Amino acid sequence: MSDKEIPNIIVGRLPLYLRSLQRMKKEERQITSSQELGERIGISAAQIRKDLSQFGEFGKQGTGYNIDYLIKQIRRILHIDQEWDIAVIGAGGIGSAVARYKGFANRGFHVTVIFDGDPGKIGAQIGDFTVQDSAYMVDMIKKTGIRIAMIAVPAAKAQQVADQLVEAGIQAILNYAPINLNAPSNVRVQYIDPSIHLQRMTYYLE
Amino acid sequence: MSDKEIPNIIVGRLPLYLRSLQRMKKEERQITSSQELGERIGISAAQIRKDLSQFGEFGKQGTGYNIDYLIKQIRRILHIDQEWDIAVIGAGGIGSAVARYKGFANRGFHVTVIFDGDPGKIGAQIGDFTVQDSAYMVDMIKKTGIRIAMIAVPAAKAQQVADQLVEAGIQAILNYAPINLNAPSNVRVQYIDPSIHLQRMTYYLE
DNA sequence: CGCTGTTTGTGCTCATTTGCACAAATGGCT
DNA sequence: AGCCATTTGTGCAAATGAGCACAAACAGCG
Repeated sequence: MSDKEIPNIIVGRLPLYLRSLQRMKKEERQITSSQELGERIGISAAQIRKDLSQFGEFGKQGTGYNIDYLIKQIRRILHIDQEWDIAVIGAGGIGSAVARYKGFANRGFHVTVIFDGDPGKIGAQIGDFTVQDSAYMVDMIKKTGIRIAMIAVPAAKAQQVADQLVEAGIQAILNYAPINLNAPSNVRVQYIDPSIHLQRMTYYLE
Repeated sequence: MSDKEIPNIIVGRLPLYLRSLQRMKKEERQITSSQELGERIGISAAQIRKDLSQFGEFGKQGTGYNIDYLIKQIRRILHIDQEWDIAVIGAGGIGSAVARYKGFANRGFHVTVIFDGDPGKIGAQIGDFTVQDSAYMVDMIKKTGIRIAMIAVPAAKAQQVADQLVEAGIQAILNYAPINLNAPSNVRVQYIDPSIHLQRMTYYLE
């Protein structure tokens, strides 16, 4: 373990390890090995060991890894030993589904507010949320100190929303709109676009 | 351009190029360059040229790439010069949202059917679809010859559904359940799990 | 207490991926 | 027609990533 910067690709695998470990925990397992973990995820055991070794020595030779302990460590590394509030922008189909999604529980996230600019949607009830007017978005995000947002507006409006989010101090954006966003380098952006995944697979179908 | 197998990582970038090109087309652009495309996507121009050169020579020196032509070529390479039918499994929040999602139009895909096993959901109307009983899923997929499916069921049921889909002849699965799937190597699997993306970003937030 | 069967963490090697830099090609302009 | 400004496609070098293989550590057991 050195103090050199961790490659992005390794950071990207940690959440996968974590997800598998949490699954094992649900199965009442106590201990696992790099080999078992690797088989579940489809990654070589050596790579898992090497990835983890970037952050410390979490395993025990001859035994493997204590699942609870490793979960705790990875959560700490990824900074999800706390819960992060999330703002959802866009109360259409995707925004509504994301706001209602139960899958963020236990993974470190909690949707706290949803915005939309459409007068027909403002004030509507979506799950536990009342849709907020996006005219107040920047102010509300500044005031609440929320640092993570999800963009679920049409592609044509996504960049404009992103600019506002940056202005509001958002530091991480998960973008569901099928378009690349420009953002300053201190703001992280990730993309979810199902068509991209599908197209990647059809390449292999004749 | 040789006939060697194309690296996976390159195939994964083609859909991004395509998405950007289609965006440019919408902006009434006719011509672009590897440099411009690279700036939009955040990839070096050299890499784009090298990626494309794996499949042929699509550009013109001194000019760049004809957008329409390049779109057509990439669509052909990715086999989305046709439209693919998709089956959605799971009529909960995610499944409903995906089934109603308008974003597949012009990207090569078309949801044609949605299944669920819950008697309370079977027969319900979701957008243009009536929820089908998943007891008939395998037969219906076999009969219709659908080759792509999206899994939008709870994690606990995802593997079981995946096994059925494989049995039904499905060759590509986009899995929204937050769990790794086991599938034969001739079946492609891709994953969408927003928590994974979020966790990857929180690493960089202190 | 020593032996056996595991499993980790890691140095080293091999493979893959990215980027540089330039010749060749092209269009526009004078 | 000749020159200049661009831009592609690619050989080669550099950087990055993955995997092998093994010493060291440990648990269980007779």
